[in-house]
Amino acid sequence: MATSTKPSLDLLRQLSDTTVLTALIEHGPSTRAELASATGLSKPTVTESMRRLEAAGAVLDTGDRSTGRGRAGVYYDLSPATGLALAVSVAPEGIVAEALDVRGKVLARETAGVTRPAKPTAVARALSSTAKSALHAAGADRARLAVVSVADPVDRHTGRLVQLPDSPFLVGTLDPAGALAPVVGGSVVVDNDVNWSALAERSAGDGDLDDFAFLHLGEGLGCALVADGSVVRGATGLAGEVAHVVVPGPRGLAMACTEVFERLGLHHEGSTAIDVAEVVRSVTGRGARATARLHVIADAVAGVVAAVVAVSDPSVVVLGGSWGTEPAVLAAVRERIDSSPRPVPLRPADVPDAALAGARADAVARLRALVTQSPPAAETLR
Amino acid sequence: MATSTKPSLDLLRQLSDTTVLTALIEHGPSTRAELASATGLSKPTVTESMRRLEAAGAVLDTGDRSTGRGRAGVYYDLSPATGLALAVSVAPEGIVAEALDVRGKVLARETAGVTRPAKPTAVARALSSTAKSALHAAGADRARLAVVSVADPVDRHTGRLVQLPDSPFLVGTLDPAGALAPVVGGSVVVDNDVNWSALAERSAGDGDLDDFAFLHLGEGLGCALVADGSVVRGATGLAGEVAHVVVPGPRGLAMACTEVFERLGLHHEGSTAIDVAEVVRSVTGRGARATARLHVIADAVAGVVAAVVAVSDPSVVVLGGSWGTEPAVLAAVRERIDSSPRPVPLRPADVPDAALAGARADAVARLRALVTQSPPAAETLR
DNA sequence: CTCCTCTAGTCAGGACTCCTTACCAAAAGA
DNA sequence: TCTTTTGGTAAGGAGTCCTGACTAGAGGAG
Repeated sequence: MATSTKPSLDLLRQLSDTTVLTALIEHGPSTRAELASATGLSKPTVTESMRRLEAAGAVLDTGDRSTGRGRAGVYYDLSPATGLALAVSVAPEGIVAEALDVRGKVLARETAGVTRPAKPTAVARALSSTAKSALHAAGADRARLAVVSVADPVDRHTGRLVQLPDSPFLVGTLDPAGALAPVVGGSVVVDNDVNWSALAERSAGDGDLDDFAFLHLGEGLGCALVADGSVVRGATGLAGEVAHVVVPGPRGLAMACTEVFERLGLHHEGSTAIDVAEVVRSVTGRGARATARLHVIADAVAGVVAAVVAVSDPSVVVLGGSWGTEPAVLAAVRERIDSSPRPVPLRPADVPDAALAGARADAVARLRALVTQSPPAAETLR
Repeated sequence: MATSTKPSLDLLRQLSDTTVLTALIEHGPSTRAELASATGLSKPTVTESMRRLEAAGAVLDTGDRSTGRGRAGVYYDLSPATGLALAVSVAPEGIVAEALDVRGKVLARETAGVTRPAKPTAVARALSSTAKSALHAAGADRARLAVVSVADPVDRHTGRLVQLPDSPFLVGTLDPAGALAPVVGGSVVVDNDVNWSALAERSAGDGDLDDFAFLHLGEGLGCALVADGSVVRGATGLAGEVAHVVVPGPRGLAMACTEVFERLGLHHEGSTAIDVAEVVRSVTGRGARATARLHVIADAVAGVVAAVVAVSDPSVVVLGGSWGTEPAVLAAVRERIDSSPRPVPLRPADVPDAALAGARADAVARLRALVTQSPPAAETLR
């Protein structure tokens, strides 16, 4: 049973404050009268709450006195002490850091490249400095929290990267929380880019996307499962690491999915990273050999989809990643899935920069929760 | 964003009532003074709340005046209007219905057999009458809600059974909610026995069982996934229907798991139900042929485990079902899993009557929520 | 048997929160 | 300038919780 909050007048007052503050965040700069009608509270109650919030330093009089008809109201807005959140993406294409305010506005955005092979120390340095300049550009020293997307598996308890045999991108382990500690006052949330992408697809959807799977086909194979609206991360955070799922390979033999690509010679030299350019060439080619390859690849991908469907029963499987949205791949996989015992709709991903978008949404949501739930002045910037 | 509860004195009063009522449920018959110290509220506040609850018919003076030293207190307890919950299990072994009070006490228990093949109309009749007699034996006409465990896949939206090619138990579809409607006033929750079993294993565990899988090996193959403490049901409720997962079969060929059993001749005549007795004979036998069979079976089961591990990353896989707890099976599967790319701990299930236990726990939890959250008198028995 | 101790329950007063109603202040339009 | 419209404040009321003091009743010690 959850900790039953003991009823008291204190609790009631706190609830009023968070209600008013939430309305202010959603509504933008507002007068007391606007907040009263937005929250359903009475004007005197809102006035009392605003008095407390202003004393605590959470809100400010903007000085704005613009008006329609009638008396000009005093417009209040969040004070700068509300703080910022940081959303960061670490991928083979580079590092992107965004400074966000509590309304989700991107105040600043900085990027940096990474050289391959990516060494953890170099990445950590780049991560730290990119985040720092994004914050500076937004006029702040520190963020109150950060949400990080990385293109590798993440241990959900430590937040560090996990070194699997087929993690193609980073060599060695990286601790994003440690790298960001100097510029982040609060918590640092780290997760896999595929999981964030899935969440971005979910929010872009029609709202009925509560149970689905997102299959990422890029240099690596990854899958995110969304169950009842939230991402399934698993005991250690390795849910959806489907590279070793057993699929029907050439001549009907059972083999791990990666092995199929190995046998087709689609791996980069001496690595388990998939050669994306070569895959794209294969699946778009015309000759008999290209067609045969497409068949083998589609069998492998369909095998992964079938395993995911059997285990998690998604309403739809979204294909993303650098070659997951190739029409030829999609069509070939769909053909197999349609004639399987458990057909499932397939569709291509359609959110650009999905990983960062997902991380951004989560960062904003967390910052909001922090601002509205916690007593505003108790832990401002220091 | 969730619907923010508007703060008001009404809300505060309601919160007091549910706090007091929750304490009364957990603590058993109590005096006002005991409730005050249990909830942290003051004595006058508890008195006020009890006055409301008694007026609403939710609680009663028991008449008990037992005492230690000092003045004898008035002991209050829940009134009979609190109502009962029903937990029902529908399995090949028979139907079991239990009438439960809000504290989880089993007030009555009735059983009935089912004949094979199980026809939906006959099962529905037996279900209804068994539930009715359990309620009668507990002295009630109707239950406020029911939780049903069935040994077949369940559509999570309709609550009806789903007819899959390999549902071994029931023929045709069954609607437990319809069958129980005459004896249940409120909602009827229906789910797969494997899911309930998993929840039962979870509550029997050390409390750190938040992400694990339960693999049921019986006449059918089924799997339950628990992610972050709750069961993953999937879009339609078919998550964990792993009969068609592709596994390495004889001679390394990729095939669906059921097909392995088919080829070994372990299915009942003209059905896809596994012949459990024959499986047990196979895995406990001594000869070379028995050993070979054990190997093939273990490969298939290990293949399913590997797929589940890849997709959902459980902290442990619990093996249950009529032949899942066989030591020979466990040992052979464990040997394969230990040398796989993603080893995972395996252990046998150890909750007896797990499906019913899980349904029972959920029924009690739901009844509690109903009693404490909703205004007590608004929807009592009628 | 009487008095003392201990506990249950009630009463009175105070503090606080939210609400309704009324009133004042200020700005736009007639 | 007057009217209308809207923002903000003040006063009073209702309701909730709390503290502290008081009464009621039962068991035990002397």
